[in-house]
Amino acid sequence: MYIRDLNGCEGKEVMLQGWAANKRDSKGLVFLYLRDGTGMCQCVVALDVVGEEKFNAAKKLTLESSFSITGNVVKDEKQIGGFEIQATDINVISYAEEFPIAKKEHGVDFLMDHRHLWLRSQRQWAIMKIRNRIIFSIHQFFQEDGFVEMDAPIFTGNACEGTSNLFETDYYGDPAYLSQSGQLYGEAMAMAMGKIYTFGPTFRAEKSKTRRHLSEFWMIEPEMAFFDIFQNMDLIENFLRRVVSDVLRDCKNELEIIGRDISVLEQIVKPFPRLTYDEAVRIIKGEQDVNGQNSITSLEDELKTILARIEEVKNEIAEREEKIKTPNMKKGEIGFNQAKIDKLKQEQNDLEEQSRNIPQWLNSARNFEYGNDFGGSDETVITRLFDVPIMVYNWPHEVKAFYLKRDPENSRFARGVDVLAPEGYGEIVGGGERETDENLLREKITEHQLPMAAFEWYLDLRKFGSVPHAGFGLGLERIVTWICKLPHVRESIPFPRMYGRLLP
RNA sequence: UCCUCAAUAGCUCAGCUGGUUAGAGCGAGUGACUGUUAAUCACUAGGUCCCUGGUUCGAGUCCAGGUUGGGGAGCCA
Repeated sequence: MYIRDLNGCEGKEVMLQGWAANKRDSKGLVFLYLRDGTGMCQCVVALDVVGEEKFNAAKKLTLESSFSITGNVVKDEKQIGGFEIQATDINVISYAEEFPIAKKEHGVDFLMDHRHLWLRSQRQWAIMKIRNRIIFSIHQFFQEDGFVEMDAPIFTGNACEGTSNLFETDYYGDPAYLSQSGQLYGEAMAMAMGKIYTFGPTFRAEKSKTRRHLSEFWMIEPEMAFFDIFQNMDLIENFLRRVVSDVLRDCKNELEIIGRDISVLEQIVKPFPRLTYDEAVRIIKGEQDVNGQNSITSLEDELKTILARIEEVKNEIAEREEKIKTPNMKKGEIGFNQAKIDKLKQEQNDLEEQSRNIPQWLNSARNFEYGNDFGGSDETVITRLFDVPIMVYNWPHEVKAFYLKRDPENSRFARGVDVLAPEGYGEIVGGGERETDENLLREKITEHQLPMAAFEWYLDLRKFGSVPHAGFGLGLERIVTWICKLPHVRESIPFPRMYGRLLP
């Protein structure tokens, strides 16, 4: 029996097993919060029902101890899940040692060191459930549309987009690299199957310490024969809409647990604006407004708001610190205020960090040089102005990957498209139409100083029935992070691998 | 690689311009309380103030170098 299935069992006796997520006791009564992976349920163990031996066993339960419990299901609207178990029997499976993660704020480093235990907390549980729903949605979307899932190799002999950022391993005495992208293999497979998608791990040795980067992440790369960039954009739009609507429909509870404002996600039914690179640059530089909003002035306003909020927070901290000092204050009230102060201090730190970053972003937006690729801050600056993802296409070909098709109407541009998630998130999808001209590809490979020999097989695809084709790649963790509005990608994957972290 | 912020109890943080014996809350332990949802009460046990060197009569506090971590740039999904 699982907590998820309690609905309809009112008045019946059931047996549940799980872990103690929380406990409170008083004389003759123990309240246990049971967590079983499907939900949470409060169980009440009463001395006069279960007898002294069982009662003492329940009373001794520590946080995260495992136990099974038998009892009657009682409806209680006040409880999470709406039910309560009134125990008739309890059996302890294993007493837990003192659980390191307490019911309070913790620092990031501490939580990451205890990731294997942190995953049990409600918020992490909700995120992982949403991640699972997104993964399922991705497969459903492509499978229902006739795509064939393909597994690209993880050991590769060639670098797809340059040799930096690769993890090198020893492959029977020769260097091999961990895959950075399955795309080139996807193109080969698309020529065999028509429409394919890869779903696998990707490795980038980027010494990045930002909220957007992982060294190991999961990437989905569809590739479609006979698609141009515009059909590609249509597909991306339908795809993202599908994923978001599935999550909205099936993960209401999880979204509520993490406090996601779903009204923003509900906007995703609207069409995604499609901007050319030229337009996007004008918006970033503040030369063109969006819905009456200007990138530069709105960011300046944001900075002012943040600075004002810092003052507010400081005042509240001072107020509460003063309050704690008043004589005869109840111990519990002191603790409550202390917890509030800790939280406010955390907020103050975050705000101060932002207030240091925003001037740099403003500077970089004002001085954006036409022809460059967008940086992380440029993406933030432009996507703050939108409430749906935007698609930026037709990039200067110099800044994009070698395999992107040159725009037939203007050879300065390549037919790449980046999808930038709203609310300041930035890039979640990168893709485009592929170059079909073998000679142009050879030129580009030389230009990028890539070893031609490693790409001969890829160039073969242009010799044997070459067709227009397009595709895109999306980072699973970035989608999860955006949909959940997480402050950092590290919470979007069970065991993040990033610069400086390999354990647990 | 660069910029920037930080490191004090198991955890989250105080510790002012250097000055006796290092502070709080949470958590833990013991006891009291029959309906709690991080707000009951009392008591108890917890410290190599990240490391190395320097300045000083005196360093948790100041300086230099290092280590580790946070955020950002570059690079990217």
